Amino acid sequence: MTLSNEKRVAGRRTPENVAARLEQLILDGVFRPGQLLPSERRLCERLKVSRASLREGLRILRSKQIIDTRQGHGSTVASLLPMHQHSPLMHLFNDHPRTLFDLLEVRALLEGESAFLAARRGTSMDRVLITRRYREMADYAEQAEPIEVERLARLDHAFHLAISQASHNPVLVHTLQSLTDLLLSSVFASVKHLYHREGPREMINRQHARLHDAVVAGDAEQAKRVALEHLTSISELLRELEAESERLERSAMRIESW
Amino acid sequence: MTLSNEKRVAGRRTPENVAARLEQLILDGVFRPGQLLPSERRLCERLKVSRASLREGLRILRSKQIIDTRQGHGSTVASLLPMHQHSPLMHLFNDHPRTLFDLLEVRALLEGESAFLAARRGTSMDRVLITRRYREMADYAEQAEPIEVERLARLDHAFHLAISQASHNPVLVHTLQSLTDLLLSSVFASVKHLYHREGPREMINRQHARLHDAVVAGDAEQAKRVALEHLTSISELLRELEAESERLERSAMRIESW
DNA sequence: GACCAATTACTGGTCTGACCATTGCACCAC
DNA sequence: GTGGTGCAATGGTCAGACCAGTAATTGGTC
Repeated sequence: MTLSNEKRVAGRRTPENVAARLEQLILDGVFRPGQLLPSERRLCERLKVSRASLREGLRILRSKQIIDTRQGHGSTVASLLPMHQHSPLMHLFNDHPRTLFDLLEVRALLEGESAFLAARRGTSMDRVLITRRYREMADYAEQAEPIEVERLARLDHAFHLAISQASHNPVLVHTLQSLTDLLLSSVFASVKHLYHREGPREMINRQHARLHDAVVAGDAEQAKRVALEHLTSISELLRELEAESERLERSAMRIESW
Repeated sequence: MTLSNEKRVAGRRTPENVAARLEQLILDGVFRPGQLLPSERRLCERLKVSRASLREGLRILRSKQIIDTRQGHGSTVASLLPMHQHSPLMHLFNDHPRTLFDLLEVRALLEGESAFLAARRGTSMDRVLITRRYREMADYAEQAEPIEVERLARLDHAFHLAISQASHNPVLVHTLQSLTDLLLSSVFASVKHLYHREGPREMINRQHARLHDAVVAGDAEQAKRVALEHLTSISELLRELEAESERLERSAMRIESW
């Protein structure tokens, strides 16, 4: 009795589970984009589920735009698979890594405006918060080794968030937030490398200091300029990193081809 | 028209239709937020549809986060009605209409950059497409009355989309797209009013013409300037509209209070 | 009266098997 | 070859049954 109570995922026969299993099969490449899925009746047998439940499961996938269904024809796997339904952009990063720099371009624009508005509209309370976040980050960065990269990244993010919030434009805050999430989820590994090296880290620290000073001093133009420089240099650093890893890959291939 | 629409809609017995009818009932206030819906069996009778179809309809509403369902309990109307679930920002518009202008502020920024990049990076093919979209829109706007506002809005959107695509930055295109969707879903009614009036429409037309010319001529700075002006004046027009409707509401309240 | 367990009458969740509507293809007459 | 025509497969809908949770009611116990 106690054993049979275990919820074995493969055994549960709920539409959500049906959708999850089919999605996994698609991700595993069993069903490929553009391909026609087996008929509903066949899927019923294969997944050991009634047609009603199966159909509700298919409806879930349809609402996620993972499949496309036509009466009398069947269900086909959508050609553009949204890896994360949160970001229909995600697939771009798989196809074209160049998109990363497009993202940084847009982010620089928003980050610049955010710093500009923060310097111009920020209240004294905003400034106090920004300074607090800055000190938390700077103190941690200056402490003795070893530095936990994850923690530093969180503090960094909190600092930039405080600035954007001081812009008093919720839409700007939200848009910036989504782009940052997207960035971190796609290239967190690269960002980690950035923090790991002494040179880039110090440059970033200096830029943060200047950004903080400009915003708190209320110098909007200067704040925007520094923010843009900041993003530009991050972009350049990532570009160098990319070139470097390509060199490594090529040499690895040379070794493998022996 | 309303009657024939209702009859046509009420006759079809598809899950999409079930969802649409229930959604309308909720919007009409027949079922209020927080309230428990009638049981599935009762809804079947009332909507003249099988339970299977009804359940698929409910699943649609559930995926849109319009209702919340618990086994053995029932389905309750969600307390925060997301008019469009696409954006977690939507609730802001209900609470603080000021957010609309924050949105326009961000959009102006992106639209400006988009025009700038389009003028700088656009290929000859891009320019042809932009001109084509512009002509479609302008031709329609100049034709004899009556103008279908919905159609004009679509052409307008297509024109701006073509420009953003010429920026060759997919992230920019996507971000701009989401913000535009958000804008249209929140204040489409207002935008309609904008198009309905002769004065604003002509101003918008002139700005579109200048924007088109600047982008096609490759004058990046000018393109950005015109795009910013464009968004600024739209913002001002909406602000006037808002003030006007407030005056109307106040006078309506005076009448009601008699 | 206050508390707690069992009962019961709901609710949504799933299953079955049937029929309807559309599609696409093989077949056939021209 | 071309254009119908029929058929088989597909998704879409239906009806009725049973399973599984929920919560109010009941009835007993202290």
